Amino acid sequence: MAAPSSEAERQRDKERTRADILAVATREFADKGYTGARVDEIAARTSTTKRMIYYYFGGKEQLYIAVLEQAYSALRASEQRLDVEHLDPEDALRRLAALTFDHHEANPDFIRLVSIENIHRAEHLSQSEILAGLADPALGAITRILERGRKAGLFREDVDALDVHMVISSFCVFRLANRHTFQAIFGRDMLDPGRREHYRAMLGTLLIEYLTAR
Amino acid sequence: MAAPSSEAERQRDKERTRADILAVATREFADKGYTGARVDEIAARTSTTKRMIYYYFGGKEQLYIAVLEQAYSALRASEQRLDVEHLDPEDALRRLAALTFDHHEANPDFIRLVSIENIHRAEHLSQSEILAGLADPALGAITRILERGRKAGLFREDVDALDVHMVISSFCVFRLANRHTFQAIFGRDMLDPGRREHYRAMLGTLLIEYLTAR
DNA sequence: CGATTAATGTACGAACTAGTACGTTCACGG
DNA sequence: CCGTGAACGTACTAGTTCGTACATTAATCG
Repeated sequence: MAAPSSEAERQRDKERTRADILAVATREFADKGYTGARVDEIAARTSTTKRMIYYYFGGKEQLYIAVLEQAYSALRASEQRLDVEHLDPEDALRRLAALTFDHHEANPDFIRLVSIENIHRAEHLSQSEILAGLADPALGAITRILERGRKAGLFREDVDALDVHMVISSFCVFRLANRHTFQAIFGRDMLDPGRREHYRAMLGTLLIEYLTAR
Repeated sequence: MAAPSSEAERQRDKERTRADILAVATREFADKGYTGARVDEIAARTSTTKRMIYYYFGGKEQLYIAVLEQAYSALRASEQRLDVEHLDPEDALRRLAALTFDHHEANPDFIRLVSIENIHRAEHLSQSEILAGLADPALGAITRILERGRKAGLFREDVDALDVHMVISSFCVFRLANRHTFQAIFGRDMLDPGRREHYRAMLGTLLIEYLTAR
């Protein structure tokens, strides 16, 4: 039994402990918000103790920043895999919008973290050296699609990639982020599976009709 | 000096004290969130004491619910004043979208309260007997515009008033609610006065092009 | 004008919460 | 196989925060 180094039976594992804390913290922060989250609660749901949170991360705020960094990095990684360059501009945009739609729906915790961070005026996000100013891969894709569409004389000229990204994001984010008050007031669940396809297609058409308007 | 009843020189004034607390609480909750808001802080900025918060509202949670009720009521009152029935369907919708756009921009605190309430899964909003299920006047207006537009053969049939309301809201809400992370990541301030008219017009065109698509 | 009640102010407590001092155990190199 | 430092656990503290007991003052009505 020389070196169990990278094996699973290790009892002390820096990486494992860190990852465990981070995963639990992500759920707690997304669930309760930054102020509402409890360090003791995170520790309790971890297989380790509160001492380790301070040992590895330094404090509640730094742990929260680490959670944000990991969440954004995961999103970027997933976006980098989207491949729409081979499609014609219209289909490419429809595809990209649908993928964003799916991605948001599959990651409600991320949306909640973004909402929470906005309530705090992005003061933690701005502190992160990793994230501040790190460009979004989706934006590059939109830029290239718009360029191709304009060259082909299909798309209007008075909108840039960020504008398009904003329309897509607002639609997808609103559907998840404001679901609860919307449901409470209008009685409609925007996440109802029966209406999913309607909304998914609607976003694509909304964009295309706007961009290709006479 | 018989009865100074409804005069301003009164020292003890139920209405005045209540309204004062509510106004200060609105700012504190919108600023810090429900969990982040401090009852002592609200009391300190009031012209009265913490004792009065408990005397008039009962507790932190009930005060927060009262804040929500007042904020929503103010919105409804303002929406009820919008008059677009005399315009043709296209102009009416453009007008309504622009007014919603303006209204959101003018009430950032309300947007923040809604975001905060959604983080809490609308658990407080649902508790309010006044608000739960109270319909939005804007929705009635949209319903009538769509009806007229369809009768005139202008608008598509596969969208209802709530869908349209959702597109308008998501655009206007996102611009304010997600301003900070958007700014931190993309470096663009969605509230920049120089881009205001662009966005305002964009929303109207987005809706019309979609609704009038061939 | 005296008494009753509504409205207000002060001081305090019990529970919670982020963070830490201090002690312990395990892995690994020599 | 032993010493050293990294990884981990326990118990505690200082400060905060919601809520309340108790005292007090102003309005109102008979």
